[in-house]
Amino acid sequence: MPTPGRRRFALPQRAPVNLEIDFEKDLNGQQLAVATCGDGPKLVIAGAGSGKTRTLTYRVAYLLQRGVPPAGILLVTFTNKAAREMLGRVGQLTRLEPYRMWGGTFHSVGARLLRRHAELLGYNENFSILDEGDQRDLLRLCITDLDVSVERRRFPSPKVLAGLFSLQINTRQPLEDLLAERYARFVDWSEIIHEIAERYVARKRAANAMDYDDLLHRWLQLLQENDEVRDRYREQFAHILVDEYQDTNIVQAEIVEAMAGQGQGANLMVVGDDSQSIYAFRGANYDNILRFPERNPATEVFRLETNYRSTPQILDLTNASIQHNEVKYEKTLRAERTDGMPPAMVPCSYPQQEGVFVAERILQLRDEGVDLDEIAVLYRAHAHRLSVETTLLRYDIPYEVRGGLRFFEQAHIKDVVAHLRLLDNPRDEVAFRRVLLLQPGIGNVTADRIWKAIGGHTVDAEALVGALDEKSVVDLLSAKARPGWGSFVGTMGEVLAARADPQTAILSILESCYEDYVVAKFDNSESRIEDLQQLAVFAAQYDSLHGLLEELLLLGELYGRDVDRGGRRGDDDGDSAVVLSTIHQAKGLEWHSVFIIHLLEGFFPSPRALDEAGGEEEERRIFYVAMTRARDELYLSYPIIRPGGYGASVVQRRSRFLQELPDTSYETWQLEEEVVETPAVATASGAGREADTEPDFDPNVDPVWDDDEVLGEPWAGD
DNA sequence: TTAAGCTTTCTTTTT
DNA sequence: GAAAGCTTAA
Repeated sequence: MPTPGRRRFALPQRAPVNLEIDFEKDLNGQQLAVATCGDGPKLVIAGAGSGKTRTLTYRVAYLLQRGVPPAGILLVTFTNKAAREMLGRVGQLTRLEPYRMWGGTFHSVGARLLRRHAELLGYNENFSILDEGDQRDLLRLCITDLDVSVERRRFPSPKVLAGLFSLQINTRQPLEDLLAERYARFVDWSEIIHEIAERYVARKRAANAMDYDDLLHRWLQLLQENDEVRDRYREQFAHILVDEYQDTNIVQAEIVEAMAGQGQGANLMVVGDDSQSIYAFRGANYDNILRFPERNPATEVFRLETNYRSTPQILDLTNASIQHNEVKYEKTLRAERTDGMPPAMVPCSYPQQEGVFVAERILQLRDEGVDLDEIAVLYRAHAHRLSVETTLLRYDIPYEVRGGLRFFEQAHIKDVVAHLRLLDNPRDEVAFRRVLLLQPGIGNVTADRIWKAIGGHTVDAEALVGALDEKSVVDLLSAKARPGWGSFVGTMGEVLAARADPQTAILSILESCYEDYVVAKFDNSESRIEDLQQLAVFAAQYDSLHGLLEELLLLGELYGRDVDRGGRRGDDDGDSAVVLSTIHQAKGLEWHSVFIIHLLEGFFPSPRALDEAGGEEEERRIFYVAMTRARDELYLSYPIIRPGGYGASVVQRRSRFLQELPDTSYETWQLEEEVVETPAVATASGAGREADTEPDFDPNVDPVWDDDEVLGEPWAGD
């Protein structure tokens, strides 16, 4: 009997024949022009709430309909969530599985590409990705290595160095310039800093690891140094679409330009709103969007100027605010919706009162039928949320905090994941040391000795675990360190055995040593162990360590949600909860009602940002982003007295961004404190509420202050 | 050499 | 008001 041979069966990528999409009906004139435009570079200036996502989705559908294969489209968005959402919507619209499309953040697309071609850059395809914590750990090693002289008191911390190196890459500024401009106090250290930078790069390479910045600039390097690779992707990606272009940096701009090629054939469509550019601090370059037409000569510019989101009242206010910025594309956002209520300006006397106002108003809104999911409280910096958070807790209003420590960045998660990482990439020095230091009796010195003896040589997990067993290592150890070493070797053996099943792998780490460690080290050990069990459950959907790691580091929108969830879970509200979020994290989202709190001079704009060129304008854009999240109701509040840093209270002026608004564009709400016998809401915690939580504050003092009267007035402690 | 305890330094925003 | 880093004791 002849042995069966091979048969090739081609799966052609057919263009969908008839999608039955009525572009003209579904889109307005401006949107339609974008969705159906021809080839060449395009810049789309899309105002807030102008249906940008919708337009992009239809653009992709249009391309597919025109016969562009899914694999020929690259869609780069700011978050993975946005990418998934858009691909999902394209799928619905076209009734096709757009899974062959490439979509994601710059970092995730970069990682995917770099893994394919890692060897061209001297890496292995299983390179580790270092987050900021890992980056700091590695930098610290480089610093100790150099044995920086005794007067190291003023030497920049790993965190500062990381920021410096990151800016160096993302803004293309030489170290000297950056040092002179922003870190003048470290100029004397310039030489050593250079050396640390070199060592850091070398050590990353030795560890087969890339940090977030590497994913961008090595990607660009790959395209620049390998014409074949570049041409291959130029050919593959006939259309490149970039969302949120206002937040890209120089490296990212060059990447898309290199991928797209130059001139007429370069089908590069970038979409963004210059007024929403809020990431300059990490190297985003406002010029990318302003100068796109210059860099790409044949550019056609489109505008989306009809706002479908907000009431005319909110829009007037936001337009009035952004009007104070000089550098921008001129555009006029027209309101589509009918009249609503004027935005509210709410002066509060002290932070707790601001919290009470927000909470009381939220309860009213809920009574009016607004779902808690439709309400958000936004703030400039994370710390500003506290007064509101405590009040919501007290009022028993369910809320969800967005941001803060990401799930993955919590120490206990990183500890466990470091085990997996080490097996995925045995050269990963950061992971190796991290895991070793968990063991009792093993500290920096011993870890160092072990790493020098056996670290970094093996490329493959079995070989690594094999090497651990060698007698020569045990001889290096003090008696004190031996039990810890034994435990480490045992754990790694178990994890190796279970590596095809990440869930089992994680559980075995917990059982064999980490659970004990958590109990001994953290006082909130229960909740941490719970987290880890959740991680194990989450890991069950992956069949390789590698897949899980990639998800955690690059795709993870995973935050410690359940952990951060405060208040009682709503009974009748289901899981509905008010969102507390920084403005940056609220980008791209919208709510029925939005509270922007802590609008104080000295906080918003952030004083640090004001030192930078263009800082005030960037801060105003942040304010603009915050206000434009609101569909129907917008509340701008601020406490006039805030607790000073170390005990004393200070009187503060309201933010300049509020002062500059025309007073016809908002309504001022004057808070009056009433003495109420029964709490407005009957809740479990309500009884104790009045008694122990109201601060010492003279109720006879008029809570509404006039700015000029109080400016500069000292306020002695509380 | 480790680990606890004490001091010091922050706090802008995050893929 | 916390986390990181340094000092000191075991």
